[in-house]
Amino acid sequence: MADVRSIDPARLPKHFDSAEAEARWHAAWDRLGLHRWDPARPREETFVVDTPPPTVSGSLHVGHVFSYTHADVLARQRRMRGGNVFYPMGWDDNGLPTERRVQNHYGVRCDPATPSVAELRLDPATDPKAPPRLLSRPDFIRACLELTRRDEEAFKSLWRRIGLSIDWHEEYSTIDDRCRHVAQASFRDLWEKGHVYSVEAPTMWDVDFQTAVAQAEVEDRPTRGAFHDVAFGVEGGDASFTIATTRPELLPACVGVTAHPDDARYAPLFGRRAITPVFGVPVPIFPSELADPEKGTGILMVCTFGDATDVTWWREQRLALRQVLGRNGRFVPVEFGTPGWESTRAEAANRAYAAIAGKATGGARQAIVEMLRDPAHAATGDGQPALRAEPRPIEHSVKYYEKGDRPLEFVSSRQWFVRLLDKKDALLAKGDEVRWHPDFMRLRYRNWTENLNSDWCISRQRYFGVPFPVWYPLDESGAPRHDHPIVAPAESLPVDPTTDVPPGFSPEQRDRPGGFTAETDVYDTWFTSSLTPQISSRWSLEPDRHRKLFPADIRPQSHEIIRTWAFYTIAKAMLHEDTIPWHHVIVSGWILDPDRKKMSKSKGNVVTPMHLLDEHGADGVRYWAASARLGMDTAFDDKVLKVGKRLVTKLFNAGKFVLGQEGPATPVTAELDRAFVHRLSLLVERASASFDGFDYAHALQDTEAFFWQDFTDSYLELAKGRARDGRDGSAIAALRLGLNVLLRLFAPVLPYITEEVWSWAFAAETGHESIHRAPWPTVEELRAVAGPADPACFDAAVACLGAIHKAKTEGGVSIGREVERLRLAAHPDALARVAPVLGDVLATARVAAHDLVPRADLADGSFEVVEATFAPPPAGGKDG
RNA sequence: GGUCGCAUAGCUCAGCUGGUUAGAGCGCUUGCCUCACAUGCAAGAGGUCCCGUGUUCGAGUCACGGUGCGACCA
Repeated sequence: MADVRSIDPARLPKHFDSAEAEARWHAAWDRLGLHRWDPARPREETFVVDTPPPTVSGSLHVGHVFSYTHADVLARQRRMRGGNVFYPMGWDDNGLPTERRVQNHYGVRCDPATPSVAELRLDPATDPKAPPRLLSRPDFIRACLELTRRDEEAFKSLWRRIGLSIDWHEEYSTIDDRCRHVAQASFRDLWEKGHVYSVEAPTMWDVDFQTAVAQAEVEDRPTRGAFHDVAFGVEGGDASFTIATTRPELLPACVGVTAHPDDARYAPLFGRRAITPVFGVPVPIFPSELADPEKGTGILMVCTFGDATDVTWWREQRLALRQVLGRNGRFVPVEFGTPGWESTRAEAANRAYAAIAGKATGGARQAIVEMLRDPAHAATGDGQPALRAEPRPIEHSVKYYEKGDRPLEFVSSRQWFVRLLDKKDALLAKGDEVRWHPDFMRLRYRNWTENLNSDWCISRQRYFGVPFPVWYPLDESGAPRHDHPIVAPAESLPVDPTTDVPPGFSPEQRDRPGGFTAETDVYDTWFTSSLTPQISSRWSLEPDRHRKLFPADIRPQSHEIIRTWAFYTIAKAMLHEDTIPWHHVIVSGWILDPDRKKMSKSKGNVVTPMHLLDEHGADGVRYWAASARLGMDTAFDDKVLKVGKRLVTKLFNAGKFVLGQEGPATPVTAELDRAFVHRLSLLVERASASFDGFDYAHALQDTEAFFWQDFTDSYLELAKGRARDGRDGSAIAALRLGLNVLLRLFAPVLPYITEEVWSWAFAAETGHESIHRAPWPTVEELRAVAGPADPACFDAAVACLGAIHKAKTEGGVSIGREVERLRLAAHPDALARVAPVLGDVLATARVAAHDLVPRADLADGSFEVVEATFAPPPAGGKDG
């Protein structure tokens, strides 16, 4: 019988060089086209990953490695199960983060009025304080494209280094033409179905970025403020009352006063008009359930616009609109005494307002408070100043744009919206059709959807983004007809309305009365990235392909973007095709620093991944990532990385030993070998079940424990002698089978070391050139080995060997020392159980002579060395 | 304020549908170069399973109420 293939361990390096192996296997995998999706295979065999497109302008950190590895482990396992894995990668490059990075990197600002430069050359900014260089819109966009391309390369090289099995033929960026096409087709579809509308309305506005933002991008931040008690007069009498406000600077924008209808203190005032101090403006006093009698003085002023409730009151009570804050967050010039700005003391009001015009909110607040301290500005006529007490500091929640530094303002402007508020129930139902892992994450989605309070604002007054495919006709006076937008025809997409011309018009008619004008806003980034499954499937472009790839199977992401990415993607799939975008959402936790604080650039506690890869190898880093269960936030711990690296080394060495044994290729017949294979099949069963539930972490944990304890520490030691000295075919075959199966179980997590060891012999032996295309182990394939007479003989052998080891350790001799005589005691049942494998145990322990003592008083399963005589240490030994 | 998650050895975590002396790895102590591996092997120390009440023959596990930490939503 021919010997099995083997390797010469002496020709292998002493240590596994991970960096060298990583580069080598990359090249091999590319050559084999290992990660290519096969469009010819049917949908049932396809496993579609809807990969998160990272924001490339952000910094690389271990959080990326963490969650992307989770998805990759699942993709690799599916590929081994025969799945035709579709695993694309996109880059989310458009939007504010990129603009901000370009602005800072080059020291530039976009100014649409600036002319373009013929040959633009930009160098990184050296002086952060220098005034920014102004760039035309096309030049600025070009700078954004250029820088994002470089950022994408940095991400891509990290992705490759950590071994993400992405099909790089399916790469996209959310600004490219195909994404523009899909995003604009999405808009068209929503337009035709009546799901989008544009309206001039108060919208949450960031005064620094000068753009509208959507509810999903808003966060509450605890902010220090102060209640200011301000006395108002009442028209036609000397009554007065005191409101409490945190925003006294909005006094000139006051349009009403309200208190709770049941509040007896203020009931007599309802229906009358209040007179504001300083500006002398008469405003209606009305009851409202929304006023909280417990808060402040229980009565408050309504302004244009202090917060979201002001907007509600403005709408419901049809109050006046007094927009004092401009888009840049500064007070715009207004004139009291003109229509809409009635005042009982217009002249004084205008003098007062002159002091705050042009100021930002902070400066204006100080100025107003000073005026309120002056009795001359009071509206009460009692000689007291309007400010009735010193401001009382409080801490309250204030809405900020998540990327912004100053509180959001409500500014009235024209914006496009996607109508969602009327579809909450349907959105909730769709969320329940999706399987969430872990399941409790569905509550995040529910919570968010139930609390949705505004339609989705999708227009941004920015530059680097996907444009709306929209123009407006201009009437004879040159005013745009916003109620009659021209939406680009489907066949013309993608379009840039600032350079393309709508059907029926000529280029000369741009911005001319009777002609047309472009919509210059761009989409909210999420409007495009909510289409990642459709971008990959090429919805609106290739219907056959779309059918094969949509809905996707899994959507990996982290939990803080459930309200944005997951929510919007579910909304889009529902609005376009009344379906869910994917069957499963796989939610990764966060990486926290060792003090359990979230890693963030501003805290300076971010761990960058490259040096980790150099130090522990990609497999070591992947091991760390795959050790964390889905949804669980994990403190960064380089101890786990070290454990991963050690596992890699152990696999290398175990592979070296097993494949270094030469012998005949015979079936597995020995009882111990069969018991081992049986045990292995239980592991395969468990690990496969874990993977079925996307629980890679438990699969890894079980496999690792088995590999280390059952395989290398126990079985390999017990079978070593027969394999090495006896060229025993059964032992060699079982060892090779064990290694073969364990390598495959580890392959999704540790792609490099498993491929390396696989290549030594199994690649040629099985015909699967790469382990990553080898079949995932099954219980069926292990049934080829006959089951053991008694599976429990394995545990008995381990316990028995353990007892002898213990005696050696306690005797202070090495494990390898020969035992001349051994008396071993155990329960008669245990002795019977160990009998068929006792030869292996005694050989491993190097026992020359022994006798057995049945003792019914010992617990079944435990072995005890009654007496042992150790041979003298071999000559030349260190302890001799 | 509402919702959710977490709380087990010094550290990081596993303990499934409740069942005998609660596990792993790291760290620590001791011993051992045994011809795959000292990035190793063996032995060992180390735990009021956050607190309280309840259900049960039996609770780390289930229920309720707290406490602490974190997140999400207001």
